[in-house]
Amino acid sequence: MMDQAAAVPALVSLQTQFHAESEHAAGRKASISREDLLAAALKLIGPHRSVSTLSLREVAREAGIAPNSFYRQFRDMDELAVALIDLAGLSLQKIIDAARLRAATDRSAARGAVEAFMEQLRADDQLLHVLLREGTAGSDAFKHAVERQLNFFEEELRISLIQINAAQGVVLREPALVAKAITRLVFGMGATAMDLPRAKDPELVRQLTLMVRMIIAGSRTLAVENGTNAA
Amino acid sequence: MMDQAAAVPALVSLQTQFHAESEHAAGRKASISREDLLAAALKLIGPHRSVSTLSLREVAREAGIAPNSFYRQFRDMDELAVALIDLAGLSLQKIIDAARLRAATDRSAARGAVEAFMEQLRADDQLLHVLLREGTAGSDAFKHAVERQLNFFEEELRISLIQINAAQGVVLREPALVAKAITRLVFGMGATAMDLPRAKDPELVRQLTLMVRMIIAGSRTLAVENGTNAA
DNA sequence: TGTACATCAGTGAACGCGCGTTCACTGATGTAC
DNA sequence: TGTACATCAGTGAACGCGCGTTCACTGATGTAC
Repeated sequence: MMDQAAAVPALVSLQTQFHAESEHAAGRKASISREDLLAAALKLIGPHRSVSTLSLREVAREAGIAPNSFYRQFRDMDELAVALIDLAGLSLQKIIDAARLRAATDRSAARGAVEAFMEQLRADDQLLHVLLREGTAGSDAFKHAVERQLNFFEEELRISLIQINAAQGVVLREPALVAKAITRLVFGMGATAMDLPRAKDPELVRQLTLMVRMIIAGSRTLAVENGTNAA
Repeated sequence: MMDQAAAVPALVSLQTQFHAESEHAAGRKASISREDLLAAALKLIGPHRSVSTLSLREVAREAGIAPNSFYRQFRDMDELAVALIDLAGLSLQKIIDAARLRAATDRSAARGAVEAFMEQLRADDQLLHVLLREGTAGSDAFKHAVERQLNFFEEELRISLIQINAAQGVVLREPALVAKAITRLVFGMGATAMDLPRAKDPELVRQLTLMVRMIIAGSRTLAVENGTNAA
């Protein structure tokens, strides 16, 4: 948990906030918490609703509070959206942890990672949906929050890629690029996969695993020509 | 133009609509056209605005017509959004045409295709933005329209991949999967690239080209083990 | 060619609604003595 | 322990606004004769 915190400043600040809040609550009981509002927003997000289409009043209604009580927790919906994205980072951390655990035992690290991803995608919390459902629209703060999470995932993936390849005696060229390609591909595929029936999950895992393997295998093949012949 | 029309039913129907309309207009002059409204909507789309956040009144205002005149052209904003997506298919067709043209002469088909993509991304018409800016939210009709365009692009890419590989004496395994991986990756990267300064375009082209090459190279390497060892 | 008529694209006014935000408030909770 | 007080999380009412949608209309255009 410590290296997780170290790796993701956003999560740290979020968790710190939560911690400070519960300490505060210990002395003063707050019947409305930020988490209540975040949970209410999550409940409202579905196949046809993204965070940016939620209204402040809708979220307040879902949370069972007066509209203006919302302001005790967040400046506006945009701030809630950013908090939600940061929270979704926890889901990414779970994927990473699960993938690393499986990489140690499974035959295929790629398949284990893809399965871990799909499991989070199908998790009850819907947290991953928040990251995938939105487009590239919204406030700068929101876009930066999304970008921060993607970069965090990429970085963790890059580290794992280097470790796995080193263990196999291979030096990976441009691991950052490989990590970025895999991340964007998996998230892009995941965005459309959200709306598919779960019956198709196995086929999706097969496809994604193969795609990820292609990228990794390709990065090894191209390693030599890369350095000099990129242009 | 004929095979383009044959490949994209959506575009055909759109073009047919336009054709029928201009014939009608020849006898009756319509001072407001669907194109005017589509153009107005495109003007309003920017870094912080996606189609789904536009209001009917905003579009009407931008087009210089009364709000209710909107209904003469579209049932609602959702129908306009679908028309806009179909229109964006023209941008995809341009990418495909340009990429095929370059593939015949350039050293690297991958690089040529990526450059063609970036040029459309930076084109004045902003058409490609419509496809990339949206998330996976919106009405079913809208999501299906987006999916239709992505599938069209994948299919064209698949055909080109087979041709290019055949010319090099290689048989590509799972070309549909390769096409899908490249499509989702490029569109995912493009979605974040939209907001980057153009100065970074060359670096982005380099990265994307390399990523695409990795996928293709990887697909050749993995071709043997695929068939039997997928699970 | 000229005139009377039908069509229908585009309009202006109006509606009810949900929105974000504000204000002064209330009443439960914790603190000081 | 008991009481008076300060704090402040949560409230109810109200605001002005932009929205989608409706209605009856108008006036330019094309057609019939």
